Amino acid sequence: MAPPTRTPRIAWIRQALRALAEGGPDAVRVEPLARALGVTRGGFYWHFEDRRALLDAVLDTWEQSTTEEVAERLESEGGDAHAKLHLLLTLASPNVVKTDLAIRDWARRDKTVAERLRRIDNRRMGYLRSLFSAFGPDADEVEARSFLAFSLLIGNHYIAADHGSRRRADVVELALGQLGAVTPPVAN
Amino acid sequence: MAPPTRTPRIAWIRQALRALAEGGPDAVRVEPLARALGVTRGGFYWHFEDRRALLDAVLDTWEQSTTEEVAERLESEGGDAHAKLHLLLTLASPNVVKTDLAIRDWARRDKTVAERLRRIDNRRMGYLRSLFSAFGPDADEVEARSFLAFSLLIGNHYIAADHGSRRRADVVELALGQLGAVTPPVAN
Amino acid sequence: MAPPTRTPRIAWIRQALRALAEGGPDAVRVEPLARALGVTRGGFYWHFEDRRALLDAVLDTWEQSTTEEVAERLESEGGDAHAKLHLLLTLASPNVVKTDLAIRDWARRDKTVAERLRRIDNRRMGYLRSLFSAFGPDADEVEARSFLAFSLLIGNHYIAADHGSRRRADVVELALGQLGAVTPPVAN
Amino acid sequence: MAPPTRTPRIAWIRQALRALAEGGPDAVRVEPLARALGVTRGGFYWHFEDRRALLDAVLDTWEQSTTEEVAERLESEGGDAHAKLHLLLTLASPNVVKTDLAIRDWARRDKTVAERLRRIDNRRMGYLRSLFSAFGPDADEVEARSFLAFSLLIGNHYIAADHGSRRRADVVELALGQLGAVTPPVAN
DNA sequence: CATGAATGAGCCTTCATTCAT
DNA sequence: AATGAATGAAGGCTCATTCAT
Repeated sequence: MAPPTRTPRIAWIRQALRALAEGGPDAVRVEPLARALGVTRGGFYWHFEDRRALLDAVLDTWEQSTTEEVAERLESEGGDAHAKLHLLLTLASPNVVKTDLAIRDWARRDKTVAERLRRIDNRRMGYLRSLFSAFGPDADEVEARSFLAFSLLIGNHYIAADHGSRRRADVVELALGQLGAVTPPVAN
Repeated sequence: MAPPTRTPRIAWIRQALRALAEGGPDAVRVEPLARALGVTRGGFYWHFEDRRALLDAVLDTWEQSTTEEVAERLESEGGDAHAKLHLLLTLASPNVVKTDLAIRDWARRDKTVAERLRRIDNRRMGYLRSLFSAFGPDADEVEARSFLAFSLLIGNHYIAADHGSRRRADVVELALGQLGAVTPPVAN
Repeated sequence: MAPPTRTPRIAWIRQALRALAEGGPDAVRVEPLARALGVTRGGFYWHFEDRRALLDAVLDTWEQSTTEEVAERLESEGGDAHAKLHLLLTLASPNVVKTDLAIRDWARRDKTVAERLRRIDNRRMGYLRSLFSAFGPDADEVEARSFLAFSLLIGNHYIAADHGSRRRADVVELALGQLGAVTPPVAN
Repeated sequence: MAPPTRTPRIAWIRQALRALAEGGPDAVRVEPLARALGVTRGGFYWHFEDRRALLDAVLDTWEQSTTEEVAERLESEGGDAHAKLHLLLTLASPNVVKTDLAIRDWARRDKTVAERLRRIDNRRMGYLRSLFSAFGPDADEVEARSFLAFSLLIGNHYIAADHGSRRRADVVELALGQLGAVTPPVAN
C-alpha cells in the first residue's frame, strides 16, 4: 500500500507558513510553493479551492496551534510567575516568532486576520494578567504591566535600536524587572 | 519652454510612500503608481533607474523626514518631560504611523532597510533616554524604561487585544504611569 | 455485489446534453460535468475514451431521440395537416429547442456534426413535404413552402426583432397562413 | 516617422472578428489572437482593459458596420424591390455571414448581445417591411412575409437538408417567389 | 465505478522594463 | 518628461488526462 497522499494538504500549509513567515502574505504564492514541494501547481487545486482558501487554512492552522501553545503554557505549571514570564519573552522558535510578526503586520490590512489575531491576543493578555496578578492585586496596575510586557515582546522584535554596551537580552531583563518581575541577571 | 516637471520625482516618491504605508513594499509597484498619478510609466524611468531605485529614494525621504521630526520634537521645548512622553505616544498622523510600521516590518526582511531603521531608532531611543533621565538617574532604569516606552509605542499598534471595560488609550496612560511618567487621568 | 452503476453512462450523456444546450460544445467539459453529477472525473474515463467520445455519444443520443421524435409525430395522426404544422412550430420543450440550435451552430464548424444534422434535417423536410403536399400538388411549391416553414422554425428562435404591437407568436401564425396553412386567429 | 501604432487596436478587433466568425465567442482568446498577429499578449492590454473589453469592442464594431451596411442598401436605390430582396438573400461575404450567425448564437446566451442584435434585427425588419410593402398594402401580410424572408435568410445557413434534384439556391428562389417576390429562375 | 492526487497545456492578467518618438 | 506599444517573466486558474488504489 502506497502512502495515501503524496503531497497532503498539510504539506502545502506548512510550506505556506514558511513563506508567510519569510515574506508575508504576498509571498504565499501557489507556484513557488509547488516548486518548493517538488510538485506541479495542478495538485494544489485538488486540496484548495484557490489561493485564498490556502491562506485561510494557514490562518486556521496558526490560530489553532497558537491557541494550544498558550493553553499548554498555562497548564505546565513549571515554575513561578517570574520564571514563566521569562519563558514568554524567550518564546518559541525563530520561525514561530516570524510567523507571529507576519500575521501581526498582515492584520493591519485585513479585517478577518485582525479578528483572528484579536482572539489570540486576548488569550495571551489573559495569560499575562494571570501572571502579573501574582505581583500585586491592583487591577489597573496588572493591566498596565501586562500590556507593557506584551509590548516588550513585540518591541523586542520590531525595534532596531542599539543599547550601547548592553546587550538587547539584558535590556529586556531590566525591563521585566521594571514591571515588578524581578529576575536575576542572566549570565550569558 | 515646456513646464520643467509635470510629475516631479518627489511626486512619485510621495505616492510610493502612500503605497508603502498601505500595502508594504510589495505594494510599491510602478504601474499602479503611474495610474494613481494619472500618467504612464514612461516618466518614471526618467527619474529612477528602476523600481529598486524608487524604493531607495523612498527610504531616503522617510529617513530624512523622520530624523527631522525627532529633531524638531527635541527642540520644541513645549512642556515638561511628562508632556513630551505623552506626545510621543500619540504621535503623528495615522499615515506616518502606517509608514513607520510598514518599514519596520520590511526591515525584518531587508538588511539595508534594517540598517536605516537602526539609525532612526537609535535617535529615538536617545530622545527617550533624555526624557526618562528626568525621572531618575539610574542608567539601567533609564534604559529599561526607555525601551519599554518605545515598545509601548509599537505594541500599541501591533497588539490586537481588548481590555475589558478600559479603552486602549487609558491602558497606554496607565502603562506610561508605570514607567514613572505619571499623567493625570484623562477625563473623556 | 456493489450497485452495478452509480453514475451510468447515460447520466453523463444527459448532463452533457444539458451543457450543450446551455453553452454549446465548448461547454461540454468533463470536470464541470463531474461536478454537476457530484462525482469525480474518475468514472468518466471508465465510460468514455475521452472527451470526444462523449461528444460523439451525445450526438448519437440526440440523433436517435430526434429521429424517434419525428417518427412519432408522423404516426400520431392526431389532426389534419394544419394542426400538425402548427404543432411543429410550437415544438418540444425549451431544452430540446436549445439543444437543436446548439447542434445547428456546432454543425457550422464540424463536418461530422453537419453530416448528422443533414440526416435529421432531411427527415424533417420529408415530414414537412408530406404535410404541405396536402395543400397542393405542385412539387416546386411544396418544396418552397416546406423550406420556408422549416426556416420559420429556425428563424423564430434566432431572430431578435420586435413586431410593433404584434406578438411574435401571432406573426408566426400569420406566416404559416401565408404558406397556405391557414389557422384561425388565436384569441389571447 | 514610423507608423504611429505597430499593432493598432483595430487589428486586434479584426482578428477577433475572424475568430468569432470561425469559432464563436469562446474562440476569441487573447493568446491565440496575439499569436495570429505575430505579437505577444502583453500589447493587448495596452489597447484593452481585458478580454471582455475586446469582446465589447468587437460587438461595437460589428453593430456599427452592420448598421451602415443596411443603411447603404436602403440608399443605393439600385433596382426594384424584387432585385433588392434577391440581393439580401445572397448577401455579403461568407465571413460577414459567419459573423452574423456567430453573434446570433451568442445572443442566445448573453443578454447584452441579444440587445444589440435586437437593434440590428429591427433595422433589418424595417428594411424588409419597406420592400414587401411594394407587393401589397396589407400590414399583416407585410409583417408575415418580411419575417418569412428574414427566416429564409437565417434558415438558408442553418438548415442542412438536401432538396433532391434541386439546388439550395433554386429552392430559395422558389421560396422568395412564394412570398410574392417573383423572380425569374436563375440560370447558374 | 469511483476517489485521490498529480501532470501539463492553455489562457488570463499584472508588471517591470525597454524603446522609439 | 512623457506617450504609445511591446516584450517577457510570473503567477493564478481551469481542464483533459493519467494512474494507483
